[in-house]
Amino acid sequence: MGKIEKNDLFCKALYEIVRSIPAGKVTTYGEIARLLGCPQASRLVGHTLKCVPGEAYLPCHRVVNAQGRLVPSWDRQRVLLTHEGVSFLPSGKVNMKLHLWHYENLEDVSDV
DNA sequence: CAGATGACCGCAG
DNA sequence: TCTGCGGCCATCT
Repeated sequence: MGKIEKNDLFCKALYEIVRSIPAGKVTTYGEIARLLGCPQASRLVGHTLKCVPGEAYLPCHRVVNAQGRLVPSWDRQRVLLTHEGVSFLPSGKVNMKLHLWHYENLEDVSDV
């Protein structure tokens, strides 16, 4: 069960940010944690996403660690990212240089 | 309360 | 590149 309900603020902001991640893009736990105002809560982000139900429509598969490494014990993540057009390095890591996305106000998203 | 664990981060060898 | 160490926060035992 998600006992993180206590940090619903954390969850809520986390939901909003993760939900704002466009397809083909990825972000890191630390970056999200920083946006939440807790640059050290990187672990909490991962711990929270783990607890997030699939019905939340949260593209948590677009969230990777700062090294561009994918989540262990979750091979499906690579498939999902690949399906969205995310490219990987020969090392099995995500090409952060191309897909590293950072939260914006999205006021004028005139891209694509 | 103390110790161990984890979808982490950065640095050093 | 891989491994080890310390640090951060929350949860579990």
